[in-house]
Amino acid sequence: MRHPDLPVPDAPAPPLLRIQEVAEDTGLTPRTIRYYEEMGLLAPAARSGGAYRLYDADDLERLRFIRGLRDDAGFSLAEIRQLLEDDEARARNRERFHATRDATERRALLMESRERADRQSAILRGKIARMETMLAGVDEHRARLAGRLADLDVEDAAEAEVAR
Amino acid sequence: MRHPDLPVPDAPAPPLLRIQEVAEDTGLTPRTIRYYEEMGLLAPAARSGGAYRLYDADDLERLRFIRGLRDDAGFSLAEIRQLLEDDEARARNRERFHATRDATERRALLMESRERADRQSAILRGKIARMETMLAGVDEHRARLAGRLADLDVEDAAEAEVAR
DNA sequence: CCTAACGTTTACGCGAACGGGAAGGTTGGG
DNA sequence: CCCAACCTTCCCGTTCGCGTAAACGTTAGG
Repeated sequence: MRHPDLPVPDAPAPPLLRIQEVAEDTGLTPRTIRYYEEMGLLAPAARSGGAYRLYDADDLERLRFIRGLRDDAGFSLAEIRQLLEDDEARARNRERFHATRDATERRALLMESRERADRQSAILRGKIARMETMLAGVDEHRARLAGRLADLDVEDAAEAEVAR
Repeated sequence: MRHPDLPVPDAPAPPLLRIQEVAEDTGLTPRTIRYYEEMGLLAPAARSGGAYRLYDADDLERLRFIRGLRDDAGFSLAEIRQLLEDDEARARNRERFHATRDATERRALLMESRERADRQSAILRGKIARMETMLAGVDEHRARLAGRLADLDVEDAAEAEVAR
């Protein structure tokens, strides 16, 4: 049986990074990170005495995910927010999860989270499928070119035959 | 042996469409189509007496391809132009292709075209690969959720055991 | 020939996604 | 305590990808 969440006596406080560090680690700019916060995509884990933004490892992961959705998948920030609002709901649910001992409610919350993850997965799969359709078109085009190249060889051979 | 490019006496002139028709067929707007022309993405097949833009079937295919690159792959118009400039070079080469009877040059032009198609294919494959990496991350997350759900069942069983 | 429907160019406008600078507060080493 | 480096908010500027309206030309039917 497990011993969940027993904090180790001197758990090394997870290092909190300032915005410039985060920018370099994620390949974004400080301006962009603040803009994403303004757009409701992420909130920094903490503030230093009400001033500097401080980010933890989860924030970095989240920012890298956002960047992937933006650069690789080509989603708009609005679409990304839709996808991430689900995650925020999950975070809120997590608090409720730890606040209750009712197993039935716990299971319900977890299953809700899994359904959200399912939806995210389905959206990505759909986009990948459409891209593969496009790729198939391009590859078909390649095949036609290869075919014409083959025809050309045949014609050459035939003409060589006639000339003989 | 084949009889290439002997024009049938009364080949039914391929119907040329005006911009509104094209817009409806492709799911774009006339404004967008003109904008794409302005950006150098495509030129209409013809003009009616120096006025109306007239499009042929190839233009429609090209526009649908552009739309796919934009919506499905999330490419910017600048990136799309890069991909299509290759196609335009292909079109120019095609004229040269029909202008020469030299088999060696013909083969060289065809192979050049195939290389361009190869590059397009590679770019799409690369983007798909990155998206699949993201998808794997999401699915792994789903798996963790499923695992916690299983743990929860185990804990429930254990507590039930203790209470007995 | 007239006209309604459709097209043309030109130009200004707009939301998204930041860039960049001004003016001032925070942090940390010497 | 001081100062350089970093951060804050506020705000204006820019590029992309079109939307929209004005003013004018083209086409096709009656």
